[in-house]
Amino acid sequence: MASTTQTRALPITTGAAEGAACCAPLVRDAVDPAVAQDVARVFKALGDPTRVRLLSIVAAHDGGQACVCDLTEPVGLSQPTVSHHLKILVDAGLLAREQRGRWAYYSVVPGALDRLAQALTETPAR
Amino acid sequence: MASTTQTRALPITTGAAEGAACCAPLVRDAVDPAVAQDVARVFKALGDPTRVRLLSIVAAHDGGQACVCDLTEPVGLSQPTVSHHLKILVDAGLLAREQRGRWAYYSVVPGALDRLAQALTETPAR
DNA sequence: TCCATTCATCGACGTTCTTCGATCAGTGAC
DNA sequence: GTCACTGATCGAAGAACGTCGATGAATGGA
Repeated sequence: MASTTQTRALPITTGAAEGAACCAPLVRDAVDPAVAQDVARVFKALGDPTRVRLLSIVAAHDGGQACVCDLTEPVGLSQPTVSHHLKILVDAGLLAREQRGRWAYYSVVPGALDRLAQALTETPAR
Repeated sequence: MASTTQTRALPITTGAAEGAACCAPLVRDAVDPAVAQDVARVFKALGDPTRVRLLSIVAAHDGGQACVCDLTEPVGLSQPTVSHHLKILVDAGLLAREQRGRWAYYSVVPGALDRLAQALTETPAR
């Protein structure tokens, strides 16, 4: 239910250093399960081609804003389906929704993708 | 079918500038559907909490390598399930697999997360 | 006041995903 | 050669997801 979408770095503290595996020991703590679920929710929102395109189309619009009627045609899906995908992107903290008269304008949340990218690059891949 | 996993930047050329929407015009081309599908496949691989944890646990191991027997206990899932998730991460280009004797060692592909992060940050969010 | 427009929600349908136990292939020790 | 061990593959069961048409709420114009 939380509208946070923190997207912290992957190798966060957990204190689950319960070692003794068969091959190689842990040199640092892995990501906490709760954090993993939080991170995965954002990635899952981007795990659908339609939503990647929607995010891109919104960003490509003038002013960085677009209403639903701008988005149904490019993706070739029905209006309820597009509305459903937009809700998922909003819940993930990637898009912001602003009602203005009869229209609902969607815009990319500033810094949301940067924070996600930071969570990726801060993972020690070595 | 391509085993590439390119993860190029989101706002790639497409030439689909077919304007005339009701609200705001496009100021640049959106992402190509084929590229969106390619990008979404990598994000979908990270869209499961178990796979985020697996990636983190592999990275947290000494030498950046871990075998399957190191991974089943921390995530609390059966060996076939863990092997299934690892295959998805390998297919997404995030993990590399190396057979050494009886053991299969998995390691994070260097630069894979960086490229993914770059694909994110190159999206014009404004 | 009435109607058209915009968009969210609901219920349903088919597909995909996650997980498991069972099984099989490959490796190394005896 | 035989056996134990590691890990991938194979169906199957249940849950989750993507999509649609139908419907409802809210807004603005005639």
